Amino acid sequence: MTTVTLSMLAKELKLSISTVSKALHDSYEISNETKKIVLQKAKELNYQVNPFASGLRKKKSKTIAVVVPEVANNFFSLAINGVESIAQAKGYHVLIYLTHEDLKKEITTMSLLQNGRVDGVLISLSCETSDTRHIEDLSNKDIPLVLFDRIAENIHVPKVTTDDKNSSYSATEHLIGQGCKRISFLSLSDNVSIFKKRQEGYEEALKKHGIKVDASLIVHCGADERKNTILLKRLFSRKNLPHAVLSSAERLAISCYETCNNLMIKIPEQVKIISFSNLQTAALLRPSLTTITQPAFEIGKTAATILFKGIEKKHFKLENEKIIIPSVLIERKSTGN
Amino acid sequence: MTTVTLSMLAKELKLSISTVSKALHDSYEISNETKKIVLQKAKELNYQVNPFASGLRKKKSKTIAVVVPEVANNFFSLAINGVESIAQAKGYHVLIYLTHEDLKKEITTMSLLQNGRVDGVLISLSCETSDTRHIEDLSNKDIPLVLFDRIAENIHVPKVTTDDKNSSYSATEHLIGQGCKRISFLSLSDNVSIFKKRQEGYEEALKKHGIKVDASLIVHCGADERKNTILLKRLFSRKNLPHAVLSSAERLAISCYETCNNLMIKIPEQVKIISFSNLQTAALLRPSLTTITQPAFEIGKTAATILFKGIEKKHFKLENEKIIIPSVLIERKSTGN
DNA sequence: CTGAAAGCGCTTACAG
DNA sequence: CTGAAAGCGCTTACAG
Repeated sequence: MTTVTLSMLAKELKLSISTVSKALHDSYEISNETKKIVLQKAKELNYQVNPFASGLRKKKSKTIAVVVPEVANNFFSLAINGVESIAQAKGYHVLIYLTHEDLKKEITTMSLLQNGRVDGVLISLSCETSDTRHIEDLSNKDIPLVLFDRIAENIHVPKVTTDDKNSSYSATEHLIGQGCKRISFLSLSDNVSIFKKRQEGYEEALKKHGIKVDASLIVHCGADERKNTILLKRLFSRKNLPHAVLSSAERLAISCYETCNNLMIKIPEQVKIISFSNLQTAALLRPSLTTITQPAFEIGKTAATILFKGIEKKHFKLENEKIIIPSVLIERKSTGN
Repeated sequence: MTTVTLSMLAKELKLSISTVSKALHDSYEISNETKKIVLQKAKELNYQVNPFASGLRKKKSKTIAVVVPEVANNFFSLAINGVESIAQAKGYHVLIYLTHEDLKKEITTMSLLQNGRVDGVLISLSCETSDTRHIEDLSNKDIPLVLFDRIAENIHVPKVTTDDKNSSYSATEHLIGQGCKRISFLSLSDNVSIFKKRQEGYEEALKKHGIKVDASLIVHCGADERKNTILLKRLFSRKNLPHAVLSSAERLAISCYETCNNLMIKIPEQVKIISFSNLQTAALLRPSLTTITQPAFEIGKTAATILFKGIEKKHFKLENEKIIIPSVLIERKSTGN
């Protein structure tokens, strides 16, 4: 099988390569008649432009990268969906990179993307990421970059996120309203902005209601599921159980359910649980899970839309703007009385 | 910001472009000393090979495509995870395309991939796909292609799937063992092999146990969630409720739970439910969901491994082999007594 | 309106 | 061991 090239097409048509190329691009320089026969022949031979040749020549890849910590996660799958919907509409291709919450992989990936493979990058940081030089290096290379969800405040690029502090504040108030005082906060990271914001919202709500922040109720989980399980087991084995848990990550909420089930702790009677989550089955769990549901698809879509602004207007430096799309608190039985 | 090219590197080093290129590729033609200084300079200037230039020259993209119906689905996210793990290890990049169960998008995507953008393709068919010429066209272009999970038997490429017929047979027997006779089978598609296989297994188990196949208990759902809901509502509003439902797709099981909840139908007392599913929360649902859990990650990994065999050995035509990785039936309360 | 030619940044067969 | 040169398949400024 031979792939058909411009020169083959030109030979068949007894035209020059340049004429054929221009005709295919609907250039004003070419007569309508020529365009017609070129287009027809191209279709007949199923000509497809070689993306490497045109990419090299035009210094455009027509490709963006999405870098996320994991894909087996409802938030990120929905966000990828949002990104893909925009990319597909724009005729762009989407490369996906998983960091598995591993800073090293994130750094490697960023360096892979420096050489023109992509026209832009969307990234949600790993929970290990505190030093963000590898991100800045990339954005300094004139490659448009947009941070979404797991952002870092100090990087001067556009950011799309949800109202983490606010919704965490509301979630905490909701728990307080249900009579909880000893509220445990589960974090995935100290570095990444959204987890900090969520913790801030939690602490502010406590203070507002005259509850002292108890450091022993703030549990720092991480990428390692086994370690998390041990931490949660310890939390739920205390004599003085927390009244409630505010989980800043979906999978930690699932682990809480599992641990409580194992330890025969009743939700919501003994412990109430609320979580940031995009779980499709939140309403079907035993008990149904009260969630702060993030606009995952919208975040992905918006981040991609901004990225394309940066890609399409060359030399248009994306501003250090921050777009916040609110989350929704959905009360269910895991925080009921 | 200027990207550093081979020629810049060569000029800095006062060497020829060819020497520098060979040195970077650790060619036996180059002295160790030269290699050392080239490597050092390359590192210093942060030289990265331009993938479009080398891709054009070598006719290799170092990229594979994964084409799936959706990503917000546990099976596909896990499978993508598996694919990515292999691709990352091989130094390949992964393009992702979502067909959203839409045949037209699948066809468009296949034609996008014909022009050398990728070295190989992994695809799981949309539930609308019955005519598979667009798939065959691609594989006829000498682009290695592997089908996974949602396969079609007639295409002569490697296929990786699970033991759909067997596990559906076992699932049906399990339901029969629980005293069910009127068992409803929920399908997503008539065309795609796995759904046919699952239906076959279901019908064979019924026959084996002397139960007549009742066409009114076989419900053909599709991509449209709203239509599915209507179909399920109708199913569960019958005077003579089915004793059980065997769902061939995870999201149909979720819809069943939702519909039953709305109609105040008790699972498993009034209807038992079993589903092909990779839901992380299956054990936490009310009631916990009996599943046929597919080896999603393994399927992705295996499909990618076979694909790379085809990519690495040029002119090695991948065989029309079929690899079957078994699923596991996990009994939970949704099929209990 | 059409075409010849340069060049994008590499790799590699070949010469020396 | 090093380098000059061809060429991968395009696009585009320029000439006519």
